Amino acid sequence: MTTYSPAEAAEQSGFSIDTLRYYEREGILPRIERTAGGRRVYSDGDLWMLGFLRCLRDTGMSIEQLRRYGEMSRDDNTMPERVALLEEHADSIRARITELNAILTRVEEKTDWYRGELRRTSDAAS
Amino acid sequence: MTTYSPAEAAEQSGFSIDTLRYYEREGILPRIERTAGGRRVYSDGDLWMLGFLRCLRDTGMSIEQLRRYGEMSRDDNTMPERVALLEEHADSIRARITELNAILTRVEEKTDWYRGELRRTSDAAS
DNA sequence: GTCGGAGCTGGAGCCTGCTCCAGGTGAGCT
DNA sequence: AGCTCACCTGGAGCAGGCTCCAGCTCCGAC
Repeated sequence: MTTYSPAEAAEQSGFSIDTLRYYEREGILPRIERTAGGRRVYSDGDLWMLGFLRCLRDTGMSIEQLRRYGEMSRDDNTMPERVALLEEHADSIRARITELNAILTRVEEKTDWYRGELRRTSDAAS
Repeated sequence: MTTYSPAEAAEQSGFSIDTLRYYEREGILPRIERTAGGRRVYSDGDLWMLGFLRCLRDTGMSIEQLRRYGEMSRDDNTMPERVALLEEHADSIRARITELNAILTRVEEKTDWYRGELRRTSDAAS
């Protein structure tokens, strides 16, 4: 079972070392294993969790919710709650995609309108 | 031509009154017309702009970029730049949608996995 | 004419989510 | 033994984007 230094964990997860420590302090991550000398040693499981947390974070889940999810992940009896939380989050992602598509259309329309204006004014000039 | 009080402009645009003032100070909005007594009077054009700014803001455009867009909007010669800015922004929206879809799939997979686990454990218990 | 509510200004404050020290320790090389 | 360098802790600081406040003014209704 592979292990990872803080630098490797940061590299692979895309979080900074400081952020990893911050997440641990906040209870988003469990207490990470340490060497005899006190250095953190991340496991494959930790890296997996980090990968998933990154997905959640990148889709706008707040630190507070991340903390709830992290805490629940340490208790096997909370799977139904975790499912509920993830479903709610999936809904919010879907809603966001819908919203982005609507706005994208509007931005494209505006851009087209600008282009029309530009054509008009250059035609008038010629 | 209809005009709007600050409260109405806020209501219709979805920005707070404080935010409207802040945007004006930042140069995102033009200097808004005033009554003799110094109160702001928003025009239809202002409301239109606000609606579009809301789209840009809601799709993650920074205040700094909003300011650039706002400034350009006061100079007719900047249409090509505005088109460029909006196209770049449209690209970022498209990229974001792609990213969200990918993550959504992953979240759904995870949820399905949890559900599988839950079924397994409840089966084992029975 | 006075009362109450909406608005004005300039500036301070706040929340989120990191990010950056200072001062000290563990560990592999030479 | 001595270097170097990644890491440790606790706590301060920061950037973005508002949000709130004090103290004052305007103005429509009564």
